[in-house]
Amino acid sequence: MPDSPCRPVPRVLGIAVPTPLRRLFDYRPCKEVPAGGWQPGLRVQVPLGRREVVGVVVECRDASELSLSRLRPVTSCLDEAPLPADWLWLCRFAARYYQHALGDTLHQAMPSLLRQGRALEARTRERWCVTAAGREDAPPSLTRAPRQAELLAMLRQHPQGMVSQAILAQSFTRDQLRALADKGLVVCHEEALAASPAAAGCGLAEPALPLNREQAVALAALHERLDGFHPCLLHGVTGSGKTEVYLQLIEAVIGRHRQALVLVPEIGLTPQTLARFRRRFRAPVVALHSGLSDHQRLDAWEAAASGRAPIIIGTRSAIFTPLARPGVIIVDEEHDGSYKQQDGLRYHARDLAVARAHHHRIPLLLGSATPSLESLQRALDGDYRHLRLTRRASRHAPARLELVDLRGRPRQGGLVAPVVETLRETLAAGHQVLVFINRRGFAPTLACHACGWLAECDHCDARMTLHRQPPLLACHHCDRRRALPDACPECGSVDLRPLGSGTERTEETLAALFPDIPVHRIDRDSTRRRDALEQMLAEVRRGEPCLLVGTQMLAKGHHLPHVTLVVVVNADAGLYASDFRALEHSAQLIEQVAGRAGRAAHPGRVLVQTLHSDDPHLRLLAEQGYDALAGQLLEERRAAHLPPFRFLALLRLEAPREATVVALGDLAAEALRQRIGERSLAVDCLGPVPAPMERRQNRYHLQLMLAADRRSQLHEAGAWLVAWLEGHPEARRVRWSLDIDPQTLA
DNA sequence: AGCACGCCGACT
DNA sequence: GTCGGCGTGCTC
Repeated sequence: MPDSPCRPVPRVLGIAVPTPLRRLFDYRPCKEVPAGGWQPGLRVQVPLGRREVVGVVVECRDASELSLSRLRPVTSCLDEAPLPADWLWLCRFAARYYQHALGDTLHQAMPSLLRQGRALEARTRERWCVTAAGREDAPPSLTRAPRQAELLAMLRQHPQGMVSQAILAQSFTRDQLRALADKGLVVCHEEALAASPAAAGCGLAEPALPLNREQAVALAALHERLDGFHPCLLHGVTGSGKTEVYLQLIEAVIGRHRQALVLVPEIGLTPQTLARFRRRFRAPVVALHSGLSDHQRLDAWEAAASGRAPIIIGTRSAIFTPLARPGVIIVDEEHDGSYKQQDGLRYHARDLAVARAHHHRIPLLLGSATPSLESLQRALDGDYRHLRLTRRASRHAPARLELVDLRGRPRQGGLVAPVVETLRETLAAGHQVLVFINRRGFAPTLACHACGWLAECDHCDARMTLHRQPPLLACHHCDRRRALPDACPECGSVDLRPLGSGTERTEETLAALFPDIPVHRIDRDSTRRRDALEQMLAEVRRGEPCLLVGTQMLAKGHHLPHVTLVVVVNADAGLYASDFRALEHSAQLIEQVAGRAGRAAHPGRVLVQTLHSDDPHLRLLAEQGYDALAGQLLEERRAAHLPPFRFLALLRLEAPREATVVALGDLAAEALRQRIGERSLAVDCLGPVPAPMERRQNRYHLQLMLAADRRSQLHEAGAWLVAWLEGHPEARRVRWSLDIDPQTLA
């Protein structure tokens, strides 16, 4: 791979272009040579077919498989300096590991403005100040422009001026600014963003919290190993103060003028989390989340790449942020499913974090109260240092789970009478209650009591969920919605009844049972509006008795100090599912919700309703906790030859017609098995079998599973399969993707 | 993925 | 007679 030694002007440039094709395209360099010579990482504009696209130079060579005369020249080079080498390395690693097209990988890993060919220069920003004329009061020209008058008034409060971003955040517009500038009342200066990270200062703004013995031991262990690749699992029960360990580790890292990259789950990057980081450090904290504009995203990227930003915190995709001076990578709640991208480049941010930390030779900290079995096994094997935090900050031991048998008992809104009674007592004592139910909507489906008809989606093999606000039937697997039928479409009976309970129904039942107590429902539907969740949580934190009803949105991360009772409405979802990870995920979720109970002054109780109160896994979780269950599950995985003791790749196939998918699936499996035989690979090929929900959005889904003890052999088989599919004409009518280390088999 | 070319149905 | 449906094929 002729990578670094680029002769002054190579004859051929191997360029990754944005297409799903898994190969480079060769071009000839253009006349103008970039300042630093041709190098990998330079963005170029190139002709591709009949259009012009932005590609990235990956190889500089003197020969091509095609004759040089057939190569088209690069149109222009877009960069003076190549994009960061660590970023390019990570993208190449990810493309290879996940068997994805490099062009596509690079494309999705760069900010959209870079994708569009915009320059990555030191960014500037606009600062608006009031002029001498603007300081005089009430210019008559503004009497009919109230917003401009307000804007002027606001700017008068800021003698040092305000940056555009802050002004626009107050819902003023650029037009209003421009109008004031035209009247000579305000003026705009371009200013360079601070060039040096040292300027920001790296001291603590808010003092560090005192550490307990375990935290201190963990932190000391981390401090000893700030140089070199040192992966570490910080395995600490909820409330044991993992975040404080992160913060003090980061302090040490930025004290050495290095950068910290912190990954958090999708719902973990709450304003509170961010505020806690920002309060602690005087250094700027750059947050990468879905709410950023293209400009802000590019700014953040540049700030990280230049080293201007010492602390970068973000969700899954933030793993692709370049770092000038990498010092540590922290993955909070490392077991969380949101780290796995479920389409396109199906990467796992935690796994890329491991690869990246290894490449940079820096420490890696994986934190969780409920570690994934993958990470736990590596800690047990000694590949990761295993640091434990067993003590909670509050003096109360973690609440034990109390199993409540659902069998033969009537339920209201999903809850049995003894649970309702405990709820009543808790509220009477002035505390808050959290009711966890992992189903949004009013009821999982609508049923006809006369003939047994169930409301099913026309496009999926799934029942439609009954909603009340607004009243309709919705399929949670596609976008389909239907009006509520007045009568059964099969038999005409009007005896249609909701079957089971979702968050809306439980909310309704609780509101009826406890008319004087506010009930807050927290799920995707109730928090669709921006800030709705934060407003609701702020209300809850005031501490008045209330009922919280919610899905896993409530289970993760939020600090709810006044909740002393947690109710899990139904623990059975993961117990007998076909997906081998269902039990692990279910246990993690229950343990996470249980962790919401009793974090402050009062001890907590956790009631877990189940139809299977004698299920051995559930009992183990209830009686001995997550770690004991995880140990047991690891033994079962080992016996069953499943991850983390074996490696998997899943080929997913889908097409509108079942016959098309099945035909290709059979062909691919046959071809692959033959290849496995020829190469004597120890790879099992299972299937093809229909996916768990065969029909989704009116498309048929099929899958082929590859399993191997050795990654290299799995990789070889996968690479061959992908190449076979790319070259096979039948495959063009089927959408397919290879999922390396699939997290779910659905 | 885009984007063309290409060959068959309902509209001005 | 054209606009347009998506099948097939290619992109250095």
